[in-house]
Amino acid sequence: MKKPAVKPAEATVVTHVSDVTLRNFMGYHMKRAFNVVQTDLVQTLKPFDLRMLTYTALVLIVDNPGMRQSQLADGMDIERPNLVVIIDELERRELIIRERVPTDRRAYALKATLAGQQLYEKAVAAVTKHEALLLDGIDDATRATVIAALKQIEKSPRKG
Amino acid sequence: MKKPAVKPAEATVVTHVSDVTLRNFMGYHMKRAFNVVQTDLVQTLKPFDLRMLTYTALVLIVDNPGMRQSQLADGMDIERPNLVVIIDELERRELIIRERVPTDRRAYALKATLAGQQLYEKAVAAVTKHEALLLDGIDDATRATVIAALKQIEKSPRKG
DNA sequence: TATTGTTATACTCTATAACTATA
DNA sequence: TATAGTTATAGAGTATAACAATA
Repeated sequence: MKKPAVKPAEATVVTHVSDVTLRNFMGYHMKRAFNVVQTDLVQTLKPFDLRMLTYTALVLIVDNPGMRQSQLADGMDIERPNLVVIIDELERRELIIRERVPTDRRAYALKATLAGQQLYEKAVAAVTKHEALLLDGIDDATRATVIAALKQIEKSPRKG
Repeated sequence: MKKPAVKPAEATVVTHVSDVTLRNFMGYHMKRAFNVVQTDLVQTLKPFDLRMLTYTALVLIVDNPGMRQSQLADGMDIERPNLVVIIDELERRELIIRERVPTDRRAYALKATLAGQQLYEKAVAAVTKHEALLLDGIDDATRATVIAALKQIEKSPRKG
């Protein structure tokens, strides 16, 4: 990809920003698109006082009652230390409980409280609705293709 | 999406983590996939002492000699204040220069140095190669579909 | 020895308000 | 007044090392 030498010292005026080199760079588009989704999600979850991470944790715990923190960290694709404050927050708000596992006293079984399950219902409905708006204009087949591709990238050998 | 009540107090053992509620949640998959791409990119760019942000800035400056910082921030989809340290770093390493614009002495025209252009060539080649590995197994049509979808999400009304 | 959860810590990215110098 | 770039700052996400309790 040859670049012409920088023009002589007259005033160069850029009227339109070219992203030709980045145009096929998946990481670039993923970052930009994710920023949009993330910003929208923050707004959507604000009424429930949840962030993407606390929302994801709550959903996984409701769907998997009794799961361990290490399993949850794995499922959320974050490091164990970073999960602790998330669980702390959900527990403090009495949305989940940490229950000692009798058969392995190192571990906690995570379970949602009734309040946690109720918040889950409302938050999931809101997120589903908002995401539908965000993806409006992208047909179902395309969405499925995109999700399948993203899942494949997730599972890339470099990952783990 | 009804959930059965939490099971009685016997030890619940989770052997497989269900993400059924998150399965069609685009944000979830975008985050996970982006994390993989981002981690890979960090490694790819390490030999050049670049991060995703410094790489993106360098590429856009080489492609758009003379562009302003505000244009670059726009193109990178970040806030102007956050761009300053990025430009500082690239300038300190003599990969780009800030050139005062005679016709508007508030603004800088950003230009890559020869060293900047040379680093650009090498880094772009490395990123292209690495991304090809990461996307191996995803055919060209699917890639185009994914990028088109991501670009559409980028342009979502909530964004700009 | 290895694993679960934890603490402490550091780095990066993101977002906002307020300043300066120019226009 | 408004704009380009800047400073300061705060919040959030991510990553690693090291520890106590338990297996």
